[in-house]
Parts: sequence; structure tokens; C-alpha cells
Amino acid sequence: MLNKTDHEGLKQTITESVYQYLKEKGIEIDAIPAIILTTPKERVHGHLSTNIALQLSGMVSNNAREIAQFIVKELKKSNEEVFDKIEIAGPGFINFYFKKDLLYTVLHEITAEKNKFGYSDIGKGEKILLEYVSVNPTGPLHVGHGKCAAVGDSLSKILKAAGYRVSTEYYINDHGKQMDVLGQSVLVRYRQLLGEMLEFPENGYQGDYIIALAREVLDKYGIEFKGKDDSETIQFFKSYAQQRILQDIKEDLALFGVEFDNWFSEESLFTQNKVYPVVDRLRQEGFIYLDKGALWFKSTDFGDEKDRVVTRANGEAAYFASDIAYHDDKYKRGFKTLIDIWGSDHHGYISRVKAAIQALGYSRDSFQVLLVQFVTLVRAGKTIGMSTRGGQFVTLKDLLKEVGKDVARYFFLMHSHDSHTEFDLDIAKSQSLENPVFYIQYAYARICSIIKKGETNNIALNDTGKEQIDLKLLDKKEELEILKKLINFKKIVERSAIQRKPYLIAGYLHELASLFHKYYTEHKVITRDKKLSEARLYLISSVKIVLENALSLLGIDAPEKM
RNA sequence: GCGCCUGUAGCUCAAUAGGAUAGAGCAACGGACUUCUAAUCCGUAGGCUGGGGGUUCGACUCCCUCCAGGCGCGCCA
Repeated sequence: MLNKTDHEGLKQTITESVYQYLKEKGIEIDAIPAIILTTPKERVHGHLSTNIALQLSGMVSNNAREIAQFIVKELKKSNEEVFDKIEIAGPGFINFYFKKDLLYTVLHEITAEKNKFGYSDIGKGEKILLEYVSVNPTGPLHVGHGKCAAVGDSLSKILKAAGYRVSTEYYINDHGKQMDVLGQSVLVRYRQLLGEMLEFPENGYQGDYIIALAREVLDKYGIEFKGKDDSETIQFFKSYAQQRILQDIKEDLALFGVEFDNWFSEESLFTQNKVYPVVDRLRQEGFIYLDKGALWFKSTDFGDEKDRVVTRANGEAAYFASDIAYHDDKYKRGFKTLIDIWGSDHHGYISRVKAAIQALGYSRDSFQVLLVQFVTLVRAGKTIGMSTRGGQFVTLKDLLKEVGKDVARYFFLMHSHDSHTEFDLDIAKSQSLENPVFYIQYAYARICSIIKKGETNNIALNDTGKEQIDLKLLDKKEELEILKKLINFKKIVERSAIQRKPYLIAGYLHELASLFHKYYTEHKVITRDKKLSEARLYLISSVKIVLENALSLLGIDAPEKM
């Protein structure tokens, strides 16, 4: 029996009638396809639709409409009070039309669940480790990292809302050669500031932030390191630079509203001796061989295009080795699913990590990588260059200063993460028209304004007496559209969690805001008619809650006034 | 050369696990403020979904092939 706007009951009934059909026809198949209920684009196709009969007809080679007829007959037996109409359309779609009363119940649900409306438990408490950003602490975050941060942070919120137990983590690559290069770069800048004539190392980090760090050391420690270049001095500059840069990264992320549950140091894998045992284990299981003095992992056994070095001829562990150990460690901490968010330039790295994970005995599919495509900044119609090589890039901090957190987040989240983002600074800064963030926030502010007006006119919703509101007064076309959209929210959250697509929430927000703006123009909420005003207030209060919830899944504020 | 991603309206992007008539915003044109914020709304116009084959009841979506763009192919991290 269908209950409220939850579709699980309906799916169950459909499943049963499918079995009934197969039984009567004496057909046996391995498994019936999952029942999928979609919301049709066209209103004439009902509130909900399923293509199960079409799918089945392919499998059992019977006429789809005939199957649909059987299913509908079964469904009608038990769902009379729920549906106005169940009909078969086109080649064999089954379309459901809710009774209007049922549409209204979503308002009670929203009011009761408030900021938990849209939450579900499809994740069943499964433990997921979500790792993202993980930028090397050798320089500031730039705009592209901002996109990864926005996607990761939002995804973690969405997954939590869908009932997963999510931990977020930033992996600090503080082990390899690059840290020495960093220390050396700052040291040279420091000595140059003191007037020494020194060549800047060819592979050094050239950005202005390196000079700024050198100046900082000079301010704090004076000429203490003048002319010195011993291992102790390098060590100092290395750790100083690393700590400061990491601190800046944390600050930038905090400005962006992003916080991690855990900061995981690569170095700790070595100090806790976790790297070599994993390599040994793979070796014992025959996945490692020796060639030209180096140890190679046989990733080709698992579909990678070539084998990969884990231990170099000089005995040092390659980056890949610590990464294997790191991912092994994630599983050992009890996570069932690992999601890594990487810049798309790392895509060549996926198959070797998957290979290692498989070799270690974990399921290949339990490790998922989301590749985030590049961001292009556009100003006045022209692309802004972002080469890191010359140290010329727009930092996340600069972007936040220019357009603010909410706009930056929305722009990163409004499109699919695996399509290139074109970030138009002129649109982002514009306070009107084309800026979708303001469009959405404006809808929210308008609702707040109406509610306030209602209060001054002595029309307000109090917690008691909501049952007395005459919901049947909400019979306008625009109102029914909004109700259907509200009902959809839970499904959108689930889908965006399962498919790891935060941008679905962004799209939903825009649609809901649009429906509201339309409604606002067509109908007045606060009128002389008190009953009607109350009913409409109840509706827009629900819209307000859902806007709030959706915005919070994206990490965007909902301003009461604009 | 091999591999991954992308190609949809003039521009930026959608299209819910292969579903019904491919939709939004911007830009263009024409309308709507004595009204709860016009940062809004309504209308018009705009398409051989990069090209060509295939799979099936049905393809923007899957397969093959070609074209264009991005990225990657270290005993770097």
C-alpha cells in the first residue's frame, strides 16, 4: 500500500504483480528488472510513470501493452484511494495520477521534517571515505582546486543526507622530493633578498608566494641563515614553508566553507611503517617482480596498460607505493566504499590504483574516482591564462574576494563535474538577470518577505491548527506544479547521491525557484481572504524549507533579505 | 601512436539507469510595476544532438568508424 509520497510501497506492489504475471503465463526468468518510477516531463503523462512492461516485453517477448494491462489490473485492486487514474500509454508505459489530496500531504511532511525533509536512508549507513582536493602543499589553491572542493564538500553533504556515513579526508603529499624543492626555493629567495647573487633553481617554484614566504622568514628570523645552505637550514625552510602553505590552504578552504574530518599525512605512512609491508604483501602474493634493480607491480594483470614501479632502484618507495598503502589503510579503517575526487589530468592514474586495490583483495568497484574537468576563467569575453609554470594563476582566494563564496560554489556546482566549466567573472559578479545564484536566493528572500507581511497583517501559521488549513484551496495550476516539484525533492537527493552528481541539486533549485517566481507573479499570497492566505502561506513556507535544504546541500546561504 | 574525457539553439549548459513532442538561462525582438522586493514574469524566434553506419518497440544516451577540442602516457608527485 502506498503511503504518502514515498514510492517504495508502489514499487513493491508492482514487483508483486510482475511475479504474478510471470506465474500465470508460466514464464521463468532469472531476475526481473528493478522497478523505476520516473516523473514524466509532460504533464499529460501523469505524476509518475514506469516502463517496466516495456522492459519485460523485451525479456519475455510478449506484447508490452498486454503486460501493462495485467499489471494495471492488479494495481487497481489495492490502490484505489491513492490514484485518480492509472493508464497505459504509448507503447506500454504505465502512468499514475495521484489523487489531489495526496499531493497535499507533502506539505505536512515538509512541515514535520523541516530541515530533514529530503533525507533518506538508502545509504543504509554504509561507510564511505571521500577524499578530495589533496593538493600538494607547495603552493596556494587555485580556481580549479576550488571546483574539486565544491564538488567534494557538496557530495559529502548529499551522501550524508541519503543515509551514508561519510568521512572526508585531505591527503597531504608531504613526503617526496618536491618538498625539498620547495624548501630550496624559499631558501634561495631568502638569500636573494639578502643581496646574494644566486641562480634560482630551474625546477624551483616560481610564484610570488615563495618570495612572500622568504620575506616572512627574514622578518621573523633576520639574517640568521645568511650564506648558509646546509642540510639543517634546508630542513628548516622546508618544514617552515610546508606548514605555512598548508595553513593557508586550510584558511582558504575555511573561507570557502569547506572543512575536512581528517588531514592525512603521507609522511605518517612512512613513520608508522605502513608502506613497505604492503609492498611485501603484494610481493608474497606474486604481484611484484624485480627488473633493472627496481620493484615493479604487475598492474597489467588487472588491465593497466603497463606495469608500474613501486620501489626504485635506489631503494626509495615511489609515490605509487605510498598511495597503495594509503588506500589499503582506508579499507583497514573500515570504509566500504572509497571515493576520490581528482583533477582530470590524473585520469591515467586510475587504472593502476584500481589494479592495486584488486590485488590487495578488495573489490575493484568499491574504489570510485570522480574526475573533475578544468575550469576556464573568462573576463570580458576573454579567457584568462592559468599556467602554473610561470606562477601565474588565479587563486581560489582571489576568486572568493571577487565574487564571494555563494556565487563561486554555485558556479562550480551548476554543471556536471565532468564537463569543462567556463567561469564567466562578469556574469558571476553581476547582481542581476543572468546570475542564477541571485535568482534562487531572491526567491527565498521573497518568501521571507511575504511571511513577514503576513505576520504584520495578523495572518501567520502557528504550529497548532495546521490541520485546519483548507488545502483544497490550493487548486491553481501553479500551485499543483509546485507541489509536484516538492514531492520530487527526495528523489533528486537520492539520485544525486547514487550517481554522485551534486549538480542535480543545483538544477532542481533553479526549477523550484522558477516555479515560485511564476506563482508569485500570478497569485497573491496575502489577501483579504484569510483562509486562502493561510493555505498559500503554508505552501510557500514549504517551498522555503525545501529551498533552504537544497541550498545547504550545496553549502550556499539562504538570505532572508536581499 | 595508444588511452581517458568532451562535442546538443548564436553563447553557457540540461535532458532523471535506453523512454513519450530534445529543454532552461543569456543574447535578439515584443509585452507586464498605484500590487507580498521588476534581482521578477509572459510571449516570439532559434536544432539533420560534430559526420556516417549499426543494435531495438524506441538512441543525445549503447556499439563501430571518422572529424574536432581538452588531458594523460617518468625508477616525478
